[in-house]
Amino acid sequence: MSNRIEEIHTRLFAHFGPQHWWPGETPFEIMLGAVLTQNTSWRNVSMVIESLRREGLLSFDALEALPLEVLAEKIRPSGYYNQKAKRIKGLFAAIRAESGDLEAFFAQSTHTLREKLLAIKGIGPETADSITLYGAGKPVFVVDAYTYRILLRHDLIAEDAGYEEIQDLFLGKLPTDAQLFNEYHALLVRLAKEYCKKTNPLCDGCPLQGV
DNA sequence: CACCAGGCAAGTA
DNA sequence: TACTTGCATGGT
Repeated sequence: MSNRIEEIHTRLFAHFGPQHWWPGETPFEIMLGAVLTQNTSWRNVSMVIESLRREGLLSFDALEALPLEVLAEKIRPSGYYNQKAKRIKGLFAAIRAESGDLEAFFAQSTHTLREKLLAIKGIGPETADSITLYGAGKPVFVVDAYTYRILLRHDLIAEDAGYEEIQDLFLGKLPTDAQLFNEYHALLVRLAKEYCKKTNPLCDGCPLQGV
């Protein structure tokens, strides 16, 4: 195998198979979920998404029309609800001002889209990249707490490694392919949830033993 | 009861 | 620049 980054993907794919990931049915839903899941379990986010769907509020136009205080109450189970309500409003406003609608906003180049997202208050690197990859379908690699933990355990990064540094590790050693980045990140999440838990540093049964 | 979960920005020195 | 703190819910 030519490098450990590819080796890890090969092993994970052989062990877990394709993940067909990001739990979300539309680009808008994925974008919303990306903000709601900041430092929050997907279980909590899912409660919010499903309740919004039941109420017919799961669309750009519907959520945009809600007053800030009402939006905050609607997303309450996802935690940090006052902060996230403001972030969602800011995101919507930036998209309207920049492109008018979500489809046009997502039609920008990968780099431009990422930069436009990062300029929005409340959208940091992970959220921007999640939206860019899973929402817009463009090839960026998403780095999250799981990615960091797994790479650290396998001594592929330093403890103080920054976001871009970790991202460049993947971008530099893999072909630029949105489908590949999508699956790879999903596989890392799967691995972390099943084997590489914060409280289980020994990683018993981990399919990456010896990599 | 303590700790965790697919972050981010603002405040402090 | 480098570190610390606030934000908040639901599950285990």
